[in-house]
Amino acid sequence: MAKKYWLLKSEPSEFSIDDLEKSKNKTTHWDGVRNYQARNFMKEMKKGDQVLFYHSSTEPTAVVGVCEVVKEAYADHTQFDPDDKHFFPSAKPDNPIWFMVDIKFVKKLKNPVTLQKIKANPKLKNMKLIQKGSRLSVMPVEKNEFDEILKAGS
DNA sequence: GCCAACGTTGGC
DNA sequence: GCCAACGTTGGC
Repeated sequence: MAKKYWLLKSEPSEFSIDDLEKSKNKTTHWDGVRNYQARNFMKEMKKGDQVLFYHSSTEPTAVVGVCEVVKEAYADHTQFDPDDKHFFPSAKPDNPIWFMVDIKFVKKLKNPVTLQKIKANPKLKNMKLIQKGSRLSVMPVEKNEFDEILKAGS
């Protein structure tokens, strides 16, 4: 099975690439996804897949680093926790609705690739990230796009 | 802070 | 199953 490529969005005020690097084993579980399409993509993520880490709602918005899938989709425990803001009452432990994966820090890009630069690069014009109205927090990326981002960020 | 673009919810 | 109302995302 060929390696796949993905992009994960996060607001750095919530969880940044630096937070990931500082996490235990430089690894975290990606909880809180509550969008079905994003969830379905997450379920397709395989161990070893490479992931672009994108900072949203900040200045500047940009791809800031790379991480890697180290654990494939499993039940997101926050859906069962009434005290968690991601609590989802209709989800039951024997029938989870939401899932998460574990990702591990790989590297930070020397130069973050800003949304502005992505939009300006003809080779990246098909990225889901810049398609009109795209709000997905988990999305697939083509290999050539992944390589192009890394090149632009080196 | 604004608001366009979406997704979800719930009455009918 | 339709669709209005509402909530959220995220760039600007």
